[in-house]
This record gives sequence, C-alpha cells and structure tokens, in this order.
Amino acid sequence: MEAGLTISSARAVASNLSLSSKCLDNLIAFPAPDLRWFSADEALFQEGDLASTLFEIAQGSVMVMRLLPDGRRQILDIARPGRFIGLTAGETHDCTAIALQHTAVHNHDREQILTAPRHGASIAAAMFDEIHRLRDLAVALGRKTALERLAGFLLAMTGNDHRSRIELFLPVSRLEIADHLGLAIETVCRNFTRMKRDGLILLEGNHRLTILDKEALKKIAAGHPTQDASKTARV
Amino acid sequence: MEAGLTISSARAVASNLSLSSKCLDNLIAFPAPDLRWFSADEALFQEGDLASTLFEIAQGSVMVMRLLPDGRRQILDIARPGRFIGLTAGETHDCTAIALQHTAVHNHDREQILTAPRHGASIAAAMFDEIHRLRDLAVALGRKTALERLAGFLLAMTGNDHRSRIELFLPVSRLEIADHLGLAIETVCRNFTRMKRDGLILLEGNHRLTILDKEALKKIAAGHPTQDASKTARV
DNA sequence: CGTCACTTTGATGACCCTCAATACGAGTGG
DNA sequence: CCACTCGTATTGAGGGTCATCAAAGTGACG
Repeated sequence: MEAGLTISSARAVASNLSLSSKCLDNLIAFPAPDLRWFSADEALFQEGDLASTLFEIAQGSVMVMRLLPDGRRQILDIARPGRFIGLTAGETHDCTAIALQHTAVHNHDREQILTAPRHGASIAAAMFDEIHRLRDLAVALGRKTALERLAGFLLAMTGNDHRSRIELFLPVSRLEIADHLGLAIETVCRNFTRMKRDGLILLEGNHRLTILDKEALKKIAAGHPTQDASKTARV
Repeated sequence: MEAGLTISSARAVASNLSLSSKCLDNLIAFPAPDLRWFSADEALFQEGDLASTLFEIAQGSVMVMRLLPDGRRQILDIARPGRFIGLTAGETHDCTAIALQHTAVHNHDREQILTAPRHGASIAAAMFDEIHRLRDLAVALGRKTALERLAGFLLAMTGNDHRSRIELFLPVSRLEIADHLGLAIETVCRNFTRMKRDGLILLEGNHRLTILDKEALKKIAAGHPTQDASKTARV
C-alpha cells in the first residue's frame, strides 16, 4: 500500500454500527449464504480478479475504488450493510473493493444468483441503484462545486433518516472523502470548516459529525443558485 | 430550450451512420418491436417521466443528461446503435434522453422485457455495461486532466476499431463534449488544438476528426505519467 | 454577401491544488 | 501523569489548471 493511502487503525474505534433492517430481510431472502469477515483495509477483491462471487455486506462498510497508474485514486462507492458489491460486466472486476472497518459479508455464487429467478430480481434492483448512484456521482464530479459535493456526500451518508438534526458516523477519513469527491483533502477540510462556521454542521472528532440543518444542505447539494453566506456575512 | 444549449441543424448533415451488426442481431433476438423515429433535439424521455418503455437505438445517436437548477448540464452518455436507453431504478426516469440526429429506436415494454428470461439476460448485460461506463466516466471526471478526458472520449467514440488511423464522425458539438467531460467549451477546443499540434489527430470540420496515433491517445487517457510534449517542444 | 450558430484564440480571473507549518488525538513508554 | 511519537486534520500562502469574458474566425444557408 502506498504511503499516501495509509489508513489508520482508528477505524476499529466504532465498528459496531447498526445492522440495517434491509440486511435482515436479505438474510431471509437468501438462505444460508457463506459468511466471511474482513478486517479494516483488507481487500474483498482487486481490479483484475476473477469475478466469481457477489458480496452482500452484512456489517461494517466497504469502499469501491479505482487507481490510476500514477497513484491518483477515485473512490466510486462507500457501501453500508444491505448493499451488493462486485457487480461487473466481464469475467474480471473493473475496480477494487476494500473493507473500511471490520466487516462481515455474505458470499453469493455469481452464476447461481444471476440465473435464479427470485434472486435475480433483487440483483436487478441493486444494479439499478448502482446506476442511479453513479449518475449522481458523475453529475457531482463533473458539474458541482466542492461545497455542493460535500453537502451531497453528507446527505448520502444519512440514508433515509428524515430528522433535521442527525448524528453521523463517518467510516472514512478526510482523504477518502476527498478521493470520493474528486477533491484535495485540504479542500474537504476547508469546506467542512465553512459549513461549521455557517451553522450547518458540528464537527466532533474525525469520524463524528452532526447535521444541524438538513434542508440547507439539500439546497446546497441540489445546486441551487444560493446567495453565498460568506459574501453576505462580510457586508 | 435554453439559449446556451441550442443545438444546430448541422446534425442532420451526416445522419446516415452505419447500422451496427450488433443492432441487426438484436432485431432477431427481439422480434417485431415497435420502431419509432425521433428528429434531432427531440426528447425520447425527460427526467421525471414515467419509465414504462425501454429504448433500443437502431440508428442515429442519443445523449443522456441531467440538468442542475441553474442550467449546468452533465451529459452522462452518448449512445450509438445497439445500445439500450432508459434503464432506471424507480418508476420515473432520473435523467433526460435527447436524440442527437434523426434517430430510430425500438420500443420495448419495460415490465415485459425485464421478466422475459431470454431478454432479461441481454438487459442484464446492458446494465453491466452501463455501470462500467459510468465508472470510467466518474474516474475521468474526478481524477483526470482535461487532456486525458478528451483522449478517453475520442477512444470511446472509436468503439472496437483496432486500426491505428481512424476517421471519426462526432455526433456532438464542442459544447456537448464539454458538458460530457465536465469542462468548458474553450478547454475542449484548446486541447483539440494541442492534440492536432502534437500530431495525434486531424481536425476536418466540426464533426469530422481523424485519429493519427491511437496508441499515444491510449497512454494519455490511461493517466500515465507522460513527459509533456508541450514542455519538451519549447526547449 | 449578410446572417447566424458554432468554433477558435486570447486575456484575465477564480477555484481548487500544492506545499508548508501547525494543531489535534490516540497510543506508548518513561 | 506527562512527555513523546505518529498519523491525521486544520489552516495559511502561493501557484496552476481550467473557467469566464471578449473578440475574431469559419462555414452553412438564404
């Protein structure tokens, strides 16, 4: 692993996240699959590996990423329990998946699950979701500002929580957020600081964050032509 | 349509592209689907529309895009004959599809084709391809330079043509290339000019282009730490 | 031959990256 | 308990790539 990509053991700090209800549903839908544990920073699969199994996250979190020859990294997905990992077109994986915490996954045989009619529907839904997420990401990376990307990222991390004030556990470091959003780590920091200054969030340690004004974040993330608070504040 | 997005009638100039063999295969695999024609700039569907039909491009080309409230645009896909359009997770479309030329599409009933076992496999393959393309796009938008993105775009336009010298028809304007690659139109122009200066391509009118050195483009697009020609040339 | 849309080129500026220094937090050992 | 260390996060200064603004060039079409 490269020096710049080193990930601390701080990750083990809070690996006991809630096991989502969606995941429990899948435990019933897919009876008795193999369960396997990965430790933090361990690879579920690497780009180029044979794609014979499909992983379903039971507990923990996983990042899916691609590396350029000179070390530039794009994190394509940060996946939580209930999600499928390893959907690919060809015989081999086109990206790498790394566990972010101590993570449990169900192994499904790829051929078997794709041909089984009942399971096929779940996989199809997972693929549609994947397409939708990647479209969102492409719009963010191609056309949104750093602040808008970060707001969208935080909202994505909240999942379906509808409260206005939300306490979040971030399974990723600033560097990983940066590599997910196509930014430099310093830009992530500066915009977190700005959100904090503007009363949108609270920062409580590197992996804890509280959203104070979800509606404001939504407006920013949507790319609305908002009157910039930093400008009005200086009048 | 917005002023900035106006698209010229120049598109009709060369709408007689080759009807790919893959498309002919599909004509056999999916017997007697409805055929429908769209004129240039006509929408196949808009973001928010009910997603009841799946479109298979028979002839022409289509762009899939999303708009932000203030007019920023991200073109997510530029699709040629043989490709499926309208794959979406929910009941409604999460993006807009516009014909780039006079374009013929086959209409497939969404429910019917997804449940039919034989057709389902083709759709699954199409979805995998879509995921793969979107990952490539995200890596480009998030972590590649303007020159690298443009090189990758040109290679994607060549399809499976293995020759070194390739004459291309570009179904899109400079503005559309820019909105696909997350750049400004001027940046696209400048980098085309640079490629031309470096002997990588020829520019022959706004929609015609010849690739002279495909291998060099591949190296650039892959993100290899290349010795910059613009620097060495000035010594 | 004038208009119109698009493209190209140039000048300038903004946003974000890079480099650098400091701060913070957790773990370790004295 | 406190100094020390190490990795990460934050903040500041300066620079580069690309965006914006502006103007000229090109080609199609009436």
